[in-house]
Amino acid sequence: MAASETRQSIVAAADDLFYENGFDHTSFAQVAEVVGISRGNFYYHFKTKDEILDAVIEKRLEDRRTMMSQWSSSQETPRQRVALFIRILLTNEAKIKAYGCPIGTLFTELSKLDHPGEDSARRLFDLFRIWLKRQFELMGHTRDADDLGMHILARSQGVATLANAYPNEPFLKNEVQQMLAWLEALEASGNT
Amino acid sequence: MAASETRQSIVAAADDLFYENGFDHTSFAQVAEVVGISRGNFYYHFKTKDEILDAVIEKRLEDRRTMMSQWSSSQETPRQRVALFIRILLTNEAKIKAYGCPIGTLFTELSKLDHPGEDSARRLFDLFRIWLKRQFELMGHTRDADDLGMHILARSQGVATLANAYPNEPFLKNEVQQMLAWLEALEASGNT
DNA sequence: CAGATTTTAGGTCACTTGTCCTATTTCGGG
DNA sequence: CCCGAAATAGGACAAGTGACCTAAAATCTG
Repeated sequence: MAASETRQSIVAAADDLFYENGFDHTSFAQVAEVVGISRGNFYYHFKTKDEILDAVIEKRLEDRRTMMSQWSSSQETPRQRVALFIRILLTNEAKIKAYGCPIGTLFTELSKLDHPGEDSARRLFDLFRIWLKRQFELMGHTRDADDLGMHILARSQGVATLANAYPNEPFLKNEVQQMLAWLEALEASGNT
Repeated sequence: MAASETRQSIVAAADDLFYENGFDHTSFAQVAEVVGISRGNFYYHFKTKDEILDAVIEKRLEDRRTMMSQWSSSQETPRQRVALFIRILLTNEAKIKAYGCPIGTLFTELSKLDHPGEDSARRLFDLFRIWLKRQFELMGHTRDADDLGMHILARSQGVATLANAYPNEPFLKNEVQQMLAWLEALEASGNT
């Protein structure tokens, strides 16, 4: 198989395993087994574990970038786009209840490990933060656009964490509704 | 030294290390070194790593219980007590910015590790959840007391996560103010 | 088809981990 | 003071880890 394809398979498998079991707790052997290659071959594609982490973060950045592009083309108003962001919680409900937020949990882990990849992981937050800020600016909230973005980002994080702790409750759906209501009320009070 | 004192020292050191570096990433050797005892002695007090985890969670539960008792005796109204809960974020601002929420990050990690201690860790959430529910009931929000408790719990979690990601910003203080304002507005709309 | 390059497999290495054992030291009660 | 129990120290062990190496296989190129 071409090297790039194998590489993609590895990154995809590592992405899942890092999400489901954590970065530190995922071993070379596990990833190799999922991909169906030997540990030796693994080293041909990635020399260190940190290299895989970088590749996984890069993939996650790219995936989110394309997702946001689709949002931009499918939805007319910035409010509708922010609503799409909020609704990720519903779109990925099952996985979030099982493993939490892929961005938040990764950052939290790397932060605790004092891992150099912490900065790259923060860029995942930045991606949404800046995008959200832009949407709120377009909604007329130029002054506090960043605060609003951070606010909704934080709410999403908290909902993901507690939905992970209490998966068998309507909590997630309730909170999404509240966030959408908050967004609508915000629209009405726009033009700052 | 008496066994119980050494045991306490071990649990206290493990509590800190689990918080700062994570449970999985903290080794017997590290804890022993902090406490100043040998690895062999360690095994005399705790036979497995899971036993230490249980003891740490038990200690955290106990610490929070006493904290909430003090809140109950120092503050008259339930609203003031909930305000104290919200203000933990400010009280522990430095540690939260450095390591996140000790309860949330522990649960998240154990969840990812598929560790049996996940259930015990959830009881830490339960402790606050039930206490908050009671306060909202006392405020007259009998019908949606649990939802309100979960809401403020989730907000706190989200704020802690993002404060950890962006420690050099006024974000945490801003959000605490917003949560307190939310609480005050809620009081006005009470008597459900 | 033949040779060179890419890709893969499997084994080795040093290190760390949790667990466990045994010998020694410390300490409290008779 | 002395002895038995409590507490400690230090090492041993198997298992798993990331990292690394070399030889074989697969693939591509001329």
